[in-house]
Amino acid sequence: MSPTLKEVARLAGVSRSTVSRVINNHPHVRPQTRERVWQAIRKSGYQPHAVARSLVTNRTEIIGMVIPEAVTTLFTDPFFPILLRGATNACNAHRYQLMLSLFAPSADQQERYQNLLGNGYLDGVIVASASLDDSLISNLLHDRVLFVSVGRHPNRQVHFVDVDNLGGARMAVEHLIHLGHRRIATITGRPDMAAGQDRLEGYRQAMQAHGIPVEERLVVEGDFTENSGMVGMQRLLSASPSAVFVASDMMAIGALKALRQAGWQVPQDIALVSFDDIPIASAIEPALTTVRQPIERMGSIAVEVLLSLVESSPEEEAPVHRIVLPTELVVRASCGSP
Amino acid sequence: MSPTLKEVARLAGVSRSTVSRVINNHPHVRPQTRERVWQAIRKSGYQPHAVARSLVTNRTEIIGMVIPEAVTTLFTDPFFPILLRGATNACNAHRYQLMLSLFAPSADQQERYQNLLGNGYLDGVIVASASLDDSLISNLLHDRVLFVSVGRHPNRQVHFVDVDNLGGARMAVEHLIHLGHRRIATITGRPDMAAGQDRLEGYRQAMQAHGIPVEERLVVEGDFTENSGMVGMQRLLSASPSAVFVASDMMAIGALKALRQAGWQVPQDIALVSFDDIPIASAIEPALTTVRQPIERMGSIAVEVLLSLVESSPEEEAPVHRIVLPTELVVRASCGSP
DNA sequence: TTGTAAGCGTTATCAT
DNA sequence: ATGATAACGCTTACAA
Repeated sequence: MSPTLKEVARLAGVSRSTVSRVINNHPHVRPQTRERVWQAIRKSGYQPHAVARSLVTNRTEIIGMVIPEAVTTLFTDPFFPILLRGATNACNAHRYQLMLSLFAPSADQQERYQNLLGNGYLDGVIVASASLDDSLISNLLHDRVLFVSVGRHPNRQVHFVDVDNLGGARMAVEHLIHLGHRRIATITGRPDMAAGQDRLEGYRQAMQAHGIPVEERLVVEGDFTENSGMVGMQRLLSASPSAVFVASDMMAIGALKALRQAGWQVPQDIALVSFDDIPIASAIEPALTTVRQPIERMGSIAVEVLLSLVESSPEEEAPVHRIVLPTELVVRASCGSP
Repeated sequence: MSPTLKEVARLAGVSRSTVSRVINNHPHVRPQTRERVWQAIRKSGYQPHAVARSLVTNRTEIIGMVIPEAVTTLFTDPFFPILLRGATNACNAHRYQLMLSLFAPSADQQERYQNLLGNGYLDGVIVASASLDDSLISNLLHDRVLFVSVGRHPNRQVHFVDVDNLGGARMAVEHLIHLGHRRIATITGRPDMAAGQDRLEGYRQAMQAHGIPVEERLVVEGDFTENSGMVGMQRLLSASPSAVFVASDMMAIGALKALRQAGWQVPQDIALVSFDDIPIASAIEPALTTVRQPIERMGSIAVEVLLSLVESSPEEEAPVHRIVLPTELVVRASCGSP
């Protein structure tokens, strides 16, 4: 077995407390002793046992990333990988570890929830893209678990990091309007998610701001997946819009497929603008005009906020963080800009 | 604070040991007592404290997924997300947790390695797509950490799960040969990774088996990224191959971009076959003919193997697992099959 | 400045 | 079948 404090103490000819002090950089240790202890540590290859330490400090330096499993299909969407990268980077910088949990709103959800959150292994949790009516958030609030949501949440006690979905969508649609389009359709995201709602609202606001009435058959519902984009576009064809705001790049890829099958050219016959700017958006033909959101930053900021909560004193009622990052329109070929 | 064993014991009028026995389903507890204890547990909302338990059992029921950071760019490639999904699903099924670590071969690598593996938080580790000359694997072996590699490793002590990269590549190239091609080029994967080497070897074997000499300027090196596919294709143009075996779908997407820019039509002017069958492969134009590998299964099998190691008795020298899953050619438009 | 000892919440051994 | 009690490896008063 690996050496313990006791071993090191023996080697250095001091007590365990002194070794502990050295390791935790406490003051009040004579430099000489400190040095002897370090030598013993190096010599023995001692490593503090994190589990034992956690038992007394009540901190594990592990945070969880919870992804509602309903959303698991979206793993084909680079959103999560990129978010994850941002989060792990921030964790690394703070020497925290990241535990990943896919969560199903299923039979054993309750048990897994208890198991994960109640067992004392996590100092806090990042909740990614929960459905707005997911009970997860209210459970976390009720159980006083420290957490940060990626994506806004209406409850005023919830700390969150989000991007300006509404503004981004409005910007995208206004771009189409400025290009002269008026029959502008939209394929929405999941209506139970904040991003889905906000992007739709951005569409409506842009239309309204320019006095263009929204024809309801120009609004079809998607769920962020490629397939829903294809199906949505097929349903839209008969309404013959001249442009479409698609609420995600993956759905835009599906929409392109439907358009090709129908023999429509993009952007000649119909203009497309979407949302996300995932890496593939610039690689396909035609390259997508899309709203770029800083996914990786959202991941790292979520972690930073969470750690600030974790490391603040227990009940010093910190202000609620509600952070909204800006988005940016990236103009490429699919919208037919000159 | 949440209730402890002591509380429950008091409530049920028994000792802590008895409560512990009930929780861990030990026999030799009178049904009557057992029932009383359960009532006390439910009443108090008691949850075992995993950290305390781990301290004595020496098991955390957490495993790590280590991804060498060099490979982090590949996060834009759906390979890792899908692998991750397979792994987390298997973990869920066994009530284990998954800890994610991106690992840089950088200045602090040594420290982070120590920190992660030495601190007693992990029962075992999955190593994903390590470079063959990464010191990580030898470190793990040296430190007797239980681990399973995703992707083969030459060391005979290493447990691994891989797919039949060689056979898949050979199949792909033979398909091109059967279509009548002889000037077949290849854009390789990273030569320091098993998948890169094996797919190249499969290409060579197929060519040789059909008596077609390999012209070395028809072999250009890539690194699995879309950009390297684009650059590789550009370099290949002057050699005017009639077909290309591209070692990954993401690179094929880059290659398509280069071909479009050069005004070549796929598959009319040049045929393309690639590897992976990531979701986007079927969504783009032209749909990619590609070798499908069971990524998600690889992830879950890796976990299953690891857990079997974790749960086997300490030194019962288990046989080394070297699992190779089959691949399958998915014929679509890009190869020009009739 | 350093050591002693209590405790963190479990499991496991040994009595009873 | 149940209860004391000693670990597990660490941190942290408190004493010296």
